[in-house]
Amino acid sequence: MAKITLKDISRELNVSISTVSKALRDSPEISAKTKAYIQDYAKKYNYKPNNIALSLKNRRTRNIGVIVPEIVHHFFSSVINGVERTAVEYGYNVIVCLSGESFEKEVKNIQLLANGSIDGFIISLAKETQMKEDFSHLNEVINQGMPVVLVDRVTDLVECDKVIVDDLEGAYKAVNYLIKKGAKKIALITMPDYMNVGRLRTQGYLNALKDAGIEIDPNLILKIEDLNGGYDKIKNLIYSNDIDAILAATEFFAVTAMKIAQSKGVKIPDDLSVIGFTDGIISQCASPSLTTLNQHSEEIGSKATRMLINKLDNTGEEVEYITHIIETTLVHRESTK
Amino acid sequence: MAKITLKDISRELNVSISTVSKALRDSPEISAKTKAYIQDYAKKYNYKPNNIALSLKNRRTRNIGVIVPEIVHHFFSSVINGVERTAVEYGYNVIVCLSGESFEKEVKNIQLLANGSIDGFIISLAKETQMKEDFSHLNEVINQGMPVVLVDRVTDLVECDKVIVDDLEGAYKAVNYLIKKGAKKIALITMPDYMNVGRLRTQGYLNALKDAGIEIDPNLILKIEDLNGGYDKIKNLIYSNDIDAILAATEFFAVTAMKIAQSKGVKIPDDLSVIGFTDGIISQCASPSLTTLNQHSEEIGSKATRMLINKLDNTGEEVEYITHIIETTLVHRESTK
DNA sequence: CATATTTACGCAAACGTTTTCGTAGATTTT
DNA sequence: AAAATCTACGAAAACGTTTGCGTAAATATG
Repeated sequence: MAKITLKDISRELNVSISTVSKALRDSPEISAKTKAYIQDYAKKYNYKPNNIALSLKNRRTRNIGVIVPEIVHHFFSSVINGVERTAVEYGYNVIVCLSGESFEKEVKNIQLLANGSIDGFIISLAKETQMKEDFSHLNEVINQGMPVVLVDRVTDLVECDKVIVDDLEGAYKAVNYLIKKGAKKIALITMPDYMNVGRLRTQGYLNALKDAGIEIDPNLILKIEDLNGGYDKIKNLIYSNDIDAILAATEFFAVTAMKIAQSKGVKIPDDLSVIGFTDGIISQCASPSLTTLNQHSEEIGSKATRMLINKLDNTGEEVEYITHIIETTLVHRESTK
Repeated sequence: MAKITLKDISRELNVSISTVSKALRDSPEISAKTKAYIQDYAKKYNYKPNNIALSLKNRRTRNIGVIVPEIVHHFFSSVINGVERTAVEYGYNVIVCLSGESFEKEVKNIQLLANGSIDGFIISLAKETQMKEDFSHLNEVINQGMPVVLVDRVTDLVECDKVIVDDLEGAYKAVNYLIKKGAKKIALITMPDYMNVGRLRTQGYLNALKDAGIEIDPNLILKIEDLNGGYDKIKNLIYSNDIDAILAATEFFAVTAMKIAQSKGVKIPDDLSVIGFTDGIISQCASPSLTTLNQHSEEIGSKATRMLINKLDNTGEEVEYITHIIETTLVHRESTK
């Protein structure tokens, strides 16, 4: 009933373990008759080699460790989706760990998985880690020779492969679009600067305004810590200023802003245009549906996986780290003119 | 630079491997002096035992295999969230595989992981598997002694622990509420009967109508295959019938229905009340926000994990399978009176 | 028919652990 | 001082594989 091993077969068939192993791997060392004999038996009892034993022997697990801050979040679950699909394509499994935005959990997860459980990492940094700017746990595993690919939430202080979204260009593109459609007072709802994605989106916003000769109003820039909150701050922004467009760094911020504006009687997109980052289900379900910057999150995961597996398959070569930049796409819906 | 092993330490310190192992596990067999000596060295070079070797030795991996149809989906990502949080609590890792609703992928994933990679499964069945009613792959691993917990998408044809939502009662409760608020023509947008969740929700709907003495109109019952589609069918339902309430089996169906109704000029909740299953972000972001049946998905994952680990820790005991039922909670928002 | 070659298999090491058992040498007991 | 007991360590097996090498027996060669 339980799983059968080479040893079981060898005992039952009165041959040596190595003969069984070779027969099952179709080695020319074994006679055709014996092979058939052993293979039949193995098939009958559904023999499958034990992955753990193979991992130990080969010193590779064919497991990829993925560490993300959250999973109940369109962007990250899409990234994982991309990772998983690509991983299975190459015969890898995916071990998912969540940091919950906590530095400590991120460190613990990495150290746990690094002890032989996986061959390489795909990581999106916790907020806390980005704030602390302590990346020693990452540099440690990299020094031990374990390949790491950072995605989206990255840092310059770790040298490794990276896949990032062109946040600056995306924000620039979005703001520029709003300006072209006649917006003059454009607000930005984003994340704190210590997060690279927040910083870059802010920069793109500023650049676009500057290039258009629009003066920057600091009151129109909102930096929110809690990615699922900020209701009061957004309400305050909308009620205290006479804005005609908003660029939001997440779809949640965008929808929150829309609902607040609507309850104030503002018509979207006539009186107010809204664009949000992340092209998720929220954007499609919102009323009006939300114009977004698609970050191609699944492709991010897929690309990161291919980069990681490339490193895993080509060990010993001179290491050269690549940062792959994924362009955003502006998806037009009802929240903009 | 690379990971250090017991053998490395033993060579460097001129003691045997077993002495090193014992010293690091603080065995009384080793003298205090030698222990300190070895422990210092191990700490200095950051020795950590290799998980794979431990797994092979102990014949347990401390990995849990999770197989779900999709991950970019509030319900399933929440379940995984619950699994992960509880798993780490007990020192387990989570290996996530996606079936993509495909029978073949589900079988492949299970067989792959079952060869030693994990200690037990948490599975939500693929649509295709439920349609085919072929569960031999599940019964096979269970027969091999591997604990399995089925969640949400379950079947009576497999004997194992299960965690399910009280879909029947939930649907009954929701419809009953709609009736109490004056609804007479209540539509149901659900999934095909071969899915246990679809079947049960339909049954709850029917029971509630029957108990209230309302005649059942088959035209008001819509069974949709594609969980992310059904636009045309829903549109047809809304335009061809004069309904005053809808119970939808997913929040996506609910929001789609709301948008179609709104574009027709119907006022929600005045002219039409809507309740959806799954209390996700979509429900909060919709306008009006959606009244839902919270399925406590994270708790489902957490409970399933505890049941699984309980089985893992108490092997050898007489097996007794439990089906744990999680009650839904009606969350009142703007889409109902 | 003696020698050389091939065939077909088994032995043993290795991957990195843990743990049981054996045993020199030190210490205690009578 | 001889015997008994500890102390502190090492050897080896085990988990389940793969694989290089050694080698009888079978076959081919001269």
